[in-house]
Amino acid sequence: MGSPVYIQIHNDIKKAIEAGKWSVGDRIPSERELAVQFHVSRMTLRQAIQTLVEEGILERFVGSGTFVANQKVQEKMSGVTGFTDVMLAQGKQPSSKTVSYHVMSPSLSEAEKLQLKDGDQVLRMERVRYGDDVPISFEVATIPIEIVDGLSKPEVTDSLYRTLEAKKNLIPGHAKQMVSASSASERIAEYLDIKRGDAILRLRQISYLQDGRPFEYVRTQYVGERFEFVLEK
Amino acid sequence: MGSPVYIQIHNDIKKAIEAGKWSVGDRIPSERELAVQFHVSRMTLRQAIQTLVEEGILERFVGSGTFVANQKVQEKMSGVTGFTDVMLAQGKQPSSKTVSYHVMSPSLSEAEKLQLKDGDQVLRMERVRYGDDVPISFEVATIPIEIVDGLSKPEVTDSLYRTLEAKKNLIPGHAKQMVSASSASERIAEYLDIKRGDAILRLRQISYLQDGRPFEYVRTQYVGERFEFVLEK
DNA sequence: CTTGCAACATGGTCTATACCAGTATATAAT
DNA sequence: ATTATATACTGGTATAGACCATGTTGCAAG
Repeated sequence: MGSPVYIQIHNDIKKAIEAGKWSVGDRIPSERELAVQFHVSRMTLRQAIQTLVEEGILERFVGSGTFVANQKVQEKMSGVTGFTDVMLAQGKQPSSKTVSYHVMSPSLSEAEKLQLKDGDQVLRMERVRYGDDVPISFEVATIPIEIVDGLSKPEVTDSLYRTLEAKKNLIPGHAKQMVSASSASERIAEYLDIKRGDAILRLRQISYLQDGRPFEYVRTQYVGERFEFVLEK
Repeated sequence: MGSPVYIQIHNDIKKAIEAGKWSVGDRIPSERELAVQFHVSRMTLRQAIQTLVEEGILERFVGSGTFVANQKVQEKMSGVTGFTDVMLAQGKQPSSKTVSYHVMSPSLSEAEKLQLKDGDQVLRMERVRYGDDVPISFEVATIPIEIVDGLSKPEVTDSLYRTLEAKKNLIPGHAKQMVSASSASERIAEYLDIKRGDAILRLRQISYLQDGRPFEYVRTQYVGERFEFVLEK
């Protein structure tokens, strides 16, 4: 009802893709064409596309066009980050849903954290993690594209650390974590089945290889009421 | 050189903040004003602001303005250090107010965490901690009475760790920490100068001596917006 | 056939303007 | 002094155009 036009267009395009109007890899009409179809200005339509790009549903390439990106859901998750172990130790069944999974240009923040050069691409994936089917956390993981080059999607989502060591001889060294607390945004609240403003435990982690190169930047938002972080030092 | 104008403005504003032109909490000029100052359109300037918001450097509020976001106090949890050292390392003036300080019988939870025998007494103190006179945390510390036996109140409240080592040759070994997030209660909100329901980072820590005996149980509630843990592992 | 190049299409950036929905503040009424 | 109310200001959204660098494509020259 009161939502902005570009959100409505966002939803329209999303539904059209889900309905099979365009398949993975297809090029959708140009921004100028779509702007005419939806009776909006090109800038407004770009905002709609932008949100879909951020969700990983679309990919944009200058000069070529906008394409439907690889998406869809996954099962199970890696145990290396500790999530699975933590859940199992508490007698809970861990699971996860991959919300998005695609290659894109990094944000300024990501480029800085991962020490990327201009033009470097990254793989960004968003996941919701569950314990006994109750949403526990929402995480955004960003990995330089050359790290996961040649790996399949299951290899990346299910057991990244094991695969990196086995296939590329890349061994994780240290990690830097930043923990803070904040409130849930509307979008995150929906994913985690909580109310907007509810307490969120935020964890940002930069993982480095043994040679000191950063290879993963993960931002996790845990439901405050359902999660506790235990450290021994 | 080749970077877009809004990236250049992004960097200009970032540097200005780092140079102290605006401090945390300050309102920066409105988008319309800045657009004039930088000789760009408001839409272009908005893109620059947008990137800074995504980095967490700025916050926007409709009707109010754009503000320099709270750069959180970072606690490096590499060693068992006290609040004072952490604040000094961040260049902030630490201070604290002791709300209560009593010898009493422990709660069940405290007795369990501190492995107390029946009838053992504890010293329990509640403190509000400040950095540059801004409330950072509210903490409840519980210590077995025999640990602090013979120590003066300032020795306990001001520099417990140093005093224990100097006077009793008790050296902290490891610690177990549990981190979670919740919302501020009415009472805590008042102490910390925030609103009820605001995000709280909860830390429960059990500190052990080198011989394995627990000697301190601390429950701390940090203001989510003003505090961040940093872990290196 | 291949090569080189020009024309075109595409997303990226930018302008100048407009209106809206919240917020803050000064002002008027009580 | 307190409470409404009007007004100015803020960021959020939207428009209609423009130019750019890059990618694609078709056509001409070899």
